[in-house]
Formats: sequence, structure tokens, C-alpha cells
Amino acid sequence: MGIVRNTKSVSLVTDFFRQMDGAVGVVELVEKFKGQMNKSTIYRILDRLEDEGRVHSFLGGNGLKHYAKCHNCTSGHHSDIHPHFQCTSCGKVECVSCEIAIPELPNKRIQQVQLFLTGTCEGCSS
Amino acid sequence: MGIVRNTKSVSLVTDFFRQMDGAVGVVELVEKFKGQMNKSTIYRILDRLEDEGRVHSFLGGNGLKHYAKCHNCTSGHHSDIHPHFQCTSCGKVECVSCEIAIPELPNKRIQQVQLFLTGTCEGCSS
DNA sequence: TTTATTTTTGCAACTCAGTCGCAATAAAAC
DNA sequence: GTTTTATTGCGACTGAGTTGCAAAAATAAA
Repeated sequence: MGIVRNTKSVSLVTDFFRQMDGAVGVVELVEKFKGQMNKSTIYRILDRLEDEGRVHSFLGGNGLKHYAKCHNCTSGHHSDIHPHFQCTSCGKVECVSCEIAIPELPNKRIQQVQLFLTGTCEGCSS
Repeated sequence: MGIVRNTKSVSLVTDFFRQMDGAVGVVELVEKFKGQMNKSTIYRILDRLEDEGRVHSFLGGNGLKHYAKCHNCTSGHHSDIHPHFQCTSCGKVECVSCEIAIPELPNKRIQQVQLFLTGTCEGCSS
């Protein structure tokens, strides 16, 4: 259904994503907005933003839900599929803008590819 | 530490993996062995089998832990890294024996690659 | 600007995967 | 057979995520 009403909580979250590059775990978002909104509210707003194609979600290396803003997605269709990278040193998670080579498998039709990379980021490897 | 004692529970689990091709979620294992062993026991046995290099674990599309038997791994070192595939129709999860092309990213050192594929398996696409 | 309508929020209680401490049990060693 | 030590069962717990419902806030209507 998407976002219908521009509430204070909605603009807090959208503002956050506007100035946020990279991805963030829901746990951190709940922590960040604790005191400003309820945890259910965050989950619900993120759901709606995802419906609208304004953020996309994926599971981090720990299996926990992460969100990052979309770039060319529309409501109901997420078109920017890309790998995600997490630095083992600083923990930061980011979207990686590169093509994923979809493997051809005999007798299988691949519909979705989730690629999660772990390593050391530029800041931490120096 | 690995498996030190060959208990009834341990052989039930190892027997299961011996005749199991593909991967299985912990939830299904807990369900399968309900009545024969406690859920904590399953988790602990799987941990130890993984330490030993006899099974490997990964997170399924739902973020839940899955296990599959290893082929050429040793205690402390898992050498068979491969993608995993889940059929959206029958739900079956399997290990895919193909090489993963590790993407080169500027200023990043990639240490680990997790590739999870979703689609339709041969049985379900006919 | 007041009232009515409908969405959104807060809250508290819940589900479910996974973990933990500890006493009881079972395997292996002696 | 007895002792030692790993393993198990149990129950309680943690932490992410969900849900129902009444209260509050946003938009639409008057």
C-alpha cells in the first residue's frame, strides 16, 4: 500500500535514508530511533517504504534484516539488484554497484540471486 | 572440539546426513527428531559436526540456519565453498557444485562469498 | 476551523529460533 | 564394576520480528 500519510515518524526515517549511504540493520535503526518512535512503527514504516520501492531489504551475514535506499525502483518492482558487502573490521554494510554473473545451472531456472560479500573495506585495510 | 562420544543422538544425526543429499533447515531437523532428542541437543551436535568439518552451515533465504554435509573438509577448515539453491515451488534446498566468480572491487579485500540462488528446480519446472 | 473519516502509532503481549546453566545420564576409561 | 568426563534434557531465557487493539494523528469533508 505504501506510504499514505506523512507522519513525523515517516519523515524521520526517510530523512535518515536520504543522508545515509550504505545499508543499515533494523536493530541499529530501532536503537537509533528509540525514544522517537516505537519498534513496531519502524518495522511497519520500512515495510511500506519497501513496497513503495524507496528502500530495499536483504539479510546481512548474521541473518538479520538490513535496509538501504533504492535508486531506480518503482512501487512494486525492485530493479536494482546488487551484491552487498560487509566489512568484518568496522561492521559497515554497503551496496555494491556491480553486475552479478548469474550462473547457468542445468535443469534449473534461476529467478533470484543474493550475493553477500564479507571482507575488509578501504578504510580498514590501510 | 568436535564429536568425542558416539551417542545415540549423534549417530541418528550422522546417519541422517549420510543418506541426505542437499541441505536441510534446523527447524526441519528439530521437527524430524522430536521425540528422539531435545532441540538443544540437535543444535549442539550440529555445532560439533560443523567444527569437525563434517557438515557446513549457511543461512537460507529466510535467514534460518541450514546444514548440509561436507565433501572434502577437515576439522577447522571448510574448503568446499559453493552456492546454495532453493526451489520456490517445492522448497527443497541444495548445494550447487559450481565455482563462484569472486568480484574484484576497488579498495576492498573480499574474504568470503555467500551466494544464495532462488528459482525452480528440475522436478518442479517440468 | 470544526467535525468526521481513515491511517498510523504505541503498547503489551506474543511467536519463534537459538542459547544457556545445571542437574541427571550415558559413554568411555580405568 | 567403578570412576571420570562428555553429553543430554529440561526449563528458562534472549532477541528479532509480528499482531490486535485502543488511542492519537493526519487528511478529507463540511
